[in-house]
Amino acid sequence: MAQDNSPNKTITMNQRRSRTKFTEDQLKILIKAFDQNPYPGYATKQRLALEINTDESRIQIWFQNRRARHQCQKKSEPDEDLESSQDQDHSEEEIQSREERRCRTSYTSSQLHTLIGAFMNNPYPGIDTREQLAKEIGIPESRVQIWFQNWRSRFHVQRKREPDDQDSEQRQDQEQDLWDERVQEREREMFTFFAKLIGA
Amino acid sequence: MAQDNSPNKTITMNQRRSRTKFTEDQLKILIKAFDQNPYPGYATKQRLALEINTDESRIQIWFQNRRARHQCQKKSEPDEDLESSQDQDHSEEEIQSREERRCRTSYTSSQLHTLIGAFMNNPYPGIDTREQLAKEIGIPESRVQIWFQNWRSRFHVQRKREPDDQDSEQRQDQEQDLWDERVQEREREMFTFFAKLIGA
DNA sequence: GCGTAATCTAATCAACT
DNA sequence: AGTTGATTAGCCCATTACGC
DNA sequence: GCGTAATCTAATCAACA
DNA sequence: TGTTGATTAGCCCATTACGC
Repeated sequence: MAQDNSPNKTITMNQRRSRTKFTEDQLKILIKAFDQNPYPGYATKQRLALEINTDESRIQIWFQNRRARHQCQKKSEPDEDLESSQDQDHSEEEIQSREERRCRTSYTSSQLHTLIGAFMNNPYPGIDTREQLAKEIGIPESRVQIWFQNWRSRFHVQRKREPDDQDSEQRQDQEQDLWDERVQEREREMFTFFAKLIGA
Repeated sequence: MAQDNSPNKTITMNQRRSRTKFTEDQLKILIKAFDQNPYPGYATKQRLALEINTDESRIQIWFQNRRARHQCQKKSEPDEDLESSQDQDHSEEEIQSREERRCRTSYTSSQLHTLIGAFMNNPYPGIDTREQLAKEIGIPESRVQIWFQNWRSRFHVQRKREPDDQDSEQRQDQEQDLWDERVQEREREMFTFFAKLIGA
């Protein structure tokens, strides 16, 4: 993948979070918890985080990856937890009804102001920038990361596709492309507007 | 004349500009100018405005209405301005190559800030509000009016359609409606965003 | 070149006669 | 009710043409 | 109810063994 | 090179659900 060949990176520090290394003991605990319930709620994740001395967001990521990669061999044993298998399984009637999730975070105006400014500057902040922002506004870094994810999704900000000389499959979905073009146009308008507002 | 000495309406001010009444002499001059050239440039309109003691924007409106309503009998005479040899109008009349237009107005950030605030408050300001804004930022009222027109067009702000229970013609253009729906949604997002930015 | 002010048409609104 | 100045939209977002 | 934080999946990237 | 944590998009814009 082509990193953006932006002329001057200056302060980009687009590094990612350093890879977490779990010990055998930690993994044992995680796997056990996973087998009991692959969809732990916030309380459970928090408890696990405390138990193995890491951050709750790492637990979250670990469970996501585990679900994606080891969902095949589940049912090791139905476990006595007869009914709590709450993945969106076969039975439609079995609604999710997951465990309780993390309480919704509320952002103040000034916090949003800071985040928005950073977002306009770079919608893809690296770990350092995120930590910086988190400290600056007094919000856990994991929330900052989630906020950026949501906002990118919300405003359809996407990393620059390289030209992709292979135009073989470009033929279909011309309408889709046209629609995207329109959206992109509006995005540009929006950002121009924002810049002006902030500058004013 | 056009200058309204109307009693102050305090704050309602969704009123429109008071109707201008041209005298016979004024009309004679205007009609003569119109017959010579139904598309006067800024200089000509300014000269006329001075001559009949009114504002250039009223001249503009008068010519627009006249063109729309008396276009039948034009070309009374081709005018001696034979130099219309720009010849871009290879096929049709001399539609192109109008006279020089008004110089483009530049707005400062603070002026834009004021206008934007007013726009968010009400995209359809009446004459009083426009005059107020004009005085506040030191810009002719006619420019303020044009700015609002352009911005409404730009952001697709439309006056609320009354329910229009007659859904007879709703059948066609379903795609169009869908598209509009999407646009409206984005507009709402934008304005929410703006409000937040300003509040922050 | 792009952003956007200026300009235009067709239609409608609305004040005045 | 007709005339005419004022206002508005402009339907994958009116068109044109300048200033920066 | 709406706005939007939280959550999820599938895919990909990338560090490390 | 495989494993696995980290990151990302989510294609008329992922889904869910909770706070205000």
